[in-house]
Amino acid sequence: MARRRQAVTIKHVAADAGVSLQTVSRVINNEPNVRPEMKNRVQASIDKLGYVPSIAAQRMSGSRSYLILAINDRDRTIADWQARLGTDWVDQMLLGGMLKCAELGYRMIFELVDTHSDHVERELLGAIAALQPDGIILTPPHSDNPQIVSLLDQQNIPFVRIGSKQSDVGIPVSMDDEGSARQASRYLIERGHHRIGFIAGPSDYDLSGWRVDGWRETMAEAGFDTTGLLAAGDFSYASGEAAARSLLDRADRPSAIIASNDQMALATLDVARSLGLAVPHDLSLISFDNTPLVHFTQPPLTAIDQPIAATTSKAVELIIAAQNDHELPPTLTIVPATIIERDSVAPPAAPAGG
Amino acid sequence: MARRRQAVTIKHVAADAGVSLQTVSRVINNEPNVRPEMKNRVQASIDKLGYVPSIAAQRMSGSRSYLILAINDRDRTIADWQARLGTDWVDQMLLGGMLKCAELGYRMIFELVDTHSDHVERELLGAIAALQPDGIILTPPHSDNPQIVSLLDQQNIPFVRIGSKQSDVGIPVSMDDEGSARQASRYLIERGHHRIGFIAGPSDYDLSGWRVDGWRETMAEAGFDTTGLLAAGDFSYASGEAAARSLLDRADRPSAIIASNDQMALATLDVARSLGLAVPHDLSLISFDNTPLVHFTQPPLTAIDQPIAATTSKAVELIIAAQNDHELPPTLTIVPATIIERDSVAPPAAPAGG
DNA sequence: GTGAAAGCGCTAACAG
DNA sequence: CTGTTAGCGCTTTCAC
Repeated sequence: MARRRQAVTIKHVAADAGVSLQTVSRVINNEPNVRPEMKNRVQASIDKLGYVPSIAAQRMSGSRSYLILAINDRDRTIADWQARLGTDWVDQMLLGGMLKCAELGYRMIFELVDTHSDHVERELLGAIAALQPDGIILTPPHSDNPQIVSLLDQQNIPFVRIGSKQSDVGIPVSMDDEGSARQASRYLIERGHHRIGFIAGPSDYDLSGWRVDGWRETMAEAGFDTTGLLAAGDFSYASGEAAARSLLDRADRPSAIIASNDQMALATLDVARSLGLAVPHDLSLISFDNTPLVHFTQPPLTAIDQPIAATTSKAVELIIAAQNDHELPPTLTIVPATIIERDSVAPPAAPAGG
Repeated sequence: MARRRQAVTIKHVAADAGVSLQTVSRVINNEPNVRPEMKNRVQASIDKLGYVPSIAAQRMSGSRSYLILAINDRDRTIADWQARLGTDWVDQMLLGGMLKCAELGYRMIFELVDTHSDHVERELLGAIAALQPDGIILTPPHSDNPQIVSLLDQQNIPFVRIGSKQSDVGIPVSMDDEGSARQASRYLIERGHHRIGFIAGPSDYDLSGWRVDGWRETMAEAGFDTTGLLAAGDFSYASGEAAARSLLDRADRPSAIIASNDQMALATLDVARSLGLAVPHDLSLISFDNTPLVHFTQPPLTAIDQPIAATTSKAVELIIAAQNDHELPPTLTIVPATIIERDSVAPPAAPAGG
């Protein structure tokens, strides 16, 4: 394979425009101190020759790499991909992240990093050394991994912590988990429910707790008791099954359940069916995430849509801003979530408080 | 933001090991002509310092970039991401491609390119100039786009054409569409069907034709007529609906249907239901792709599993081999597909030839 | 405002 | 077998 060199380099452009390399560089980087006339001349040559700067060379000379690294947990991501159950977290990240990157002249690179490994540090530093990204996007559970977070802080590289509220280091961006849980709870209360069960996610995700908080507070504000209405899962179908059973297999079962993700909602649906409970007539159900499966269940699920694409898009913006402003934004950014109405919610069969 | 430089460079390693840069470079690249003793000493320093070569610098010096670019059609990919219907083509590509890349010391970068745009050339050359990838993976319909293919050929950069059988330029890798269709047809014939309908994909995908061929030939070999049993869709639900209706809305309707993708199979399922036909009792159904939705339909669909991950993995291997051997493999690589049995196939209700 | 020089981290080509 | 030299394409000084 013949050695491939850059087809058209900054030199060619400079020669074509009859200016120095430096001037071309200034035009590329939109720097001041270039006369408009000169700028136009250079730009014309760039267009004519189809010149695109080499990221490698740009990075080499100590400037930016125009690369943003998005990192997911290796094991969970691969497990999701292999299960082929439609979890589209990665796709939504790419949707939001790649498009925003493209818009701003950057590129997004997606990588997997093992959280539990002894060599997180090795893996992460390796990726950074190899790629030299201008910024990094962390997702749960990495976002709150102290080892990862402090490592990145030392590297002095802008990074966003999606699903984190801690603003000690890095840029926290959260999807309003608490607000979403409140929204779901209120939605059910407005329709007459007062015994609303909640299936929580695993405690190693901070957002699990926030969602529980939102539900618990909303219930308290409405004056409803939550005793015996909380069950914990780990986001898996099996755990959702167990949780749903513990909630539904009793006399004073809830008339509605909020599940912290779609898999557990699906499990709840199946448990309800096995118990002879019709959804939504006998049991209303709201799920979190709004992954593809909500379209295919019977009935389709009313769900809180996790704005993953919007959040990743925002993360990219924040990183690039941080890079330019030489300073991190001060406060936590919260991306609002919405509830998507489908057919799994109805008023309770035996209205309460009667 | 302070200028970030490579924390530990080849210089540090060389100094630490007390050798020249070149020797370190040789060790990194696993080149011959290094005494084992020396190699160990250098490797020890590399490990001790946690050195990872900068791909930017590696690329700069005219060698490899250790980057492989996977390219998908922009419009269709974004549409799939936004629809959130569980199409996991991209995920499967990443699964197969990223893992194989990691294994071989490469990195995969995923990009979107617009097929229909007047500036395909611009976009593609831009990505190549910016990233300087060592190889490119094309997917349908790009794989057979003459403009793209000849462009890449001129660039003298190894590229795989997934879903293509043309071996004029580039490396063709196909998923055995014809064989899969044969397999599905035989599967149904063995269970007693002889009126087997086929819903084809759009003609701008070559694989649409291959699938039809596999079905038609298998039917012919078995001595069954295919007149009136072929309908064409475009992979969309709506087109599948129309195709299914044209097939089922007649007296001599087929007892089984093979749909060229899952969305059209789903549509067929719905049309059957609306016509009062039970699947699989009154109508057997086999779909192509095996995307997540096949788990969630009622009944779950028996499907041809498109080995996207395995194919992408193979594509990575072929590109790296082409790079090392300075030569392209001579023949078309075919990755076999398998049929996943679920609950949408049964013997025909009124056995044939009775 | 613009240009010339130096160097980023690495490898190719050549010496020894 | 190992070391030295000269760039890769670009940006950063620093002159003018």
